[in-house]
Amino acid sequence: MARRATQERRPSIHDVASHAGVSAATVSKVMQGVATVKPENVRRVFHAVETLGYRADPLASDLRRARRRIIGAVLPEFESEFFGSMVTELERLAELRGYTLVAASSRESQEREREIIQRMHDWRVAGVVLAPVRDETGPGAMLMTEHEMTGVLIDRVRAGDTFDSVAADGARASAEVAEALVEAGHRHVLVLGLGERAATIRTRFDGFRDAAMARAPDIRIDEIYCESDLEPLRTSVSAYFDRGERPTAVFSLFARGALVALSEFRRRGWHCPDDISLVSFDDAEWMQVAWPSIAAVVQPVARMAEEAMDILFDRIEGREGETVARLEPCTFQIRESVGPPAR
Amino acid sequence: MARRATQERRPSIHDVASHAGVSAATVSKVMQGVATVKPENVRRVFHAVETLGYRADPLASDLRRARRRIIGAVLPEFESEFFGSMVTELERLAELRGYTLVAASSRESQEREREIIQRMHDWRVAGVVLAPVRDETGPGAMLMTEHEMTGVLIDRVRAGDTFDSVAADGARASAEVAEALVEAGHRHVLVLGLGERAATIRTRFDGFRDAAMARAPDIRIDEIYCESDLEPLRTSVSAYFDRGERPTAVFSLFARGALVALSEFRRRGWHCPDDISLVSFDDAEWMQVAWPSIAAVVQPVARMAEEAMDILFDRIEGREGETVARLEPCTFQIRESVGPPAR
DNA sequence: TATCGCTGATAAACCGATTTACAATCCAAA
DNA sequence: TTTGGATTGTAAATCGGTTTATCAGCGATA
Repeated sequence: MARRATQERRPSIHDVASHAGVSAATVSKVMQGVATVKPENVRRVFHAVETLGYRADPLASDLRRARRRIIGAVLPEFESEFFGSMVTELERLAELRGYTLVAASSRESQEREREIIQRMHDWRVAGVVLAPVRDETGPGAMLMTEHEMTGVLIDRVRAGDTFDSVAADGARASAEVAEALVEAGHRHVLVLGLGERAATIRTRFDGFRDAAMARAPDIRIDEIYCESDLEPLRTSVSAYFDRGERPTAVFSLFARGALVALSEFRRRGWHCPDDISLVSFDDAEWMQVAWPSIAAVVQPVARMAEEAMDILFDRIEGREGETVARLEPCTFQIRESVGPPAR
Repeated sequence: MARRATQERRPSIHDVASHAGVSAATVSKVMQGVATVKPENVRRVFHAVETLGYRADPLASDLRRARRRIIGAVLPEFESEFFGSMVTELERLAELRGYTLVAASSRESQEREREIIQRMHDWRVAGVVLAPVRDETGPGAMLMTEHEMTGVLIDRVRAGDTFDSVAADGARASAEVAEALVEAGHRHVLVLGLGERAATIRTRFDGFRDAAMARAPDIRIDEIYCESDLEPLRTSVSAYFDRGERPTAVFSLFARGALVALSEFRRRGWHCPDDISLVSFDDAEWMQVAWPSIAAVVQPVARMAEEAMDILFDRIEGREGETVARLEPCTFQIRESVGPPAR
């Protein structure tokens, strides 16, 4: 019975107070380590906390402080290695500062992105890390501006002075890819993209095209895009090859596109890289052990997460200053899937 | 100035009340759709809500209700496809019921698992979905019992009457794998596992061994395990082959183990399946297009998430009843990586 | 006209914490 | 002995909502 009763309701700060024979205010002070409490009372409070198993309700305390120790993270998906490790890192960094990360997936939908930002606003989160579905002009970012929420945009952004942002230097890395392919002799490349209008995709493509054209003005670059769902891309790529197009290399602007390319190669019995070369933007664990191993641009996920959180907490803690737009360097990992074009 | 002032503090229910010329209690009733409010006042409240852009603070309201509309999800990691889609599904299902999912990663650490459950308890979440690092005897589950938290265990659990649980039928699926390998003529199999004592790993292994021994009592089964980090596994597997062991097939009890196996095959120039066969428990997107494509056990992620949430909300809404232990069937997807043993 | 019942609105208490303003106590200096 | 200042503790207000108890107003009935 006694046991049951204690479980019915969790002990509150008042229960601790009466158990220790002091006021709730004193308990609050002890919990926060304020020095102006007699050692004797500190002892009694701790003892009461111990026996009752008291733990403060963080939401109740945040309510009074008018400041939630919560960081919201909004990402397009959780299924990929990139965003998976991103959320792991963000969580770690938030906890390091005594905050809790609440992550939500926009599932590549701008409408959902908007709803989630709205929810984060309702929750009065201290700050938001947003990886937009498309870019900094999307509904999520707009809503953040409207509500004057403090937040940092990551990944799918163009540098600008509207938002603090952190992104991988996709242009530079894609230029490296272009240089490598041109160097190897390729003059006809098929580029695959996810979300034709996504900022990352545009940046990567532009970086690739500009560098390629600069080195080989006669190069031919074809483009095929899909929106979130992979099947249409597979169909388009298949149709493309079916009508006799024979690029000597494929550059996928996103990791899963490389899967589509690989499977289309296989369906046709083409060997990579002898018949056709393949490069992927964004590395994945399987690419190292695939046969052949797939050349890929590796993004500095942990570094991006760190930068984003550093900037975010600068703003949360009131440090003003110029809008910052970080661009983190990637590394191009050349692997077996790249060779000279077939003759 | 006016604009600034409105941004300084968000409108509260009292602001709406005074703007509409009614009391806060009335506003609260209108927001909750209670019928005992004069149409005229309903109109005025809605108008005030509109002009002020009022949105209720869900945490403040949860505080008074003594019931948080929050579901906690604790998973060992976010980086894999399995847990990535699991969290996506859980989030969707929680939102469907008007709850918010707060996901946290235990990063394969039992200590962290404990801390996170403690935090969920501090938050007074309505329910928890826990995928334990090891199994239902770990610190997370223990703490849940201690605090009498309502929750469902998923994935890494043995059936029992302590917790409601949902898991894939790993024993049955692994038995199928065993039958297929024995059928193909294999009599020496290397099994790779992650977390030697994890419930899933044990279940899968036992299912495999029992079925294999039943069909081919002379079969030889070797085991190599690692804990969370993949490198030690790679080292052990490499050493195993180096000392001349030549199993004709490898069965990895987890997806990433198949990567390790594949890369070791490649280092040695072994061709799969001509020189050695490979099967993975847990499918991944890349396995379909790998060369050769990798046979794998596909887990019903969406179904598991649904079952878990159904059970969880039954408990949250007070429906008592027998402890349930769901076992969801998997499908064994045979692909090119399985063939007869080399002679 | 007095009473009853019903509708609709509100003041006040409450959830679990923090913070402010003030009071009580004690010691040292005048 | 009184006064002043430093310590230490607490009652009460507060955060943004919900819920309860009460009350005013009004038409119908006796």
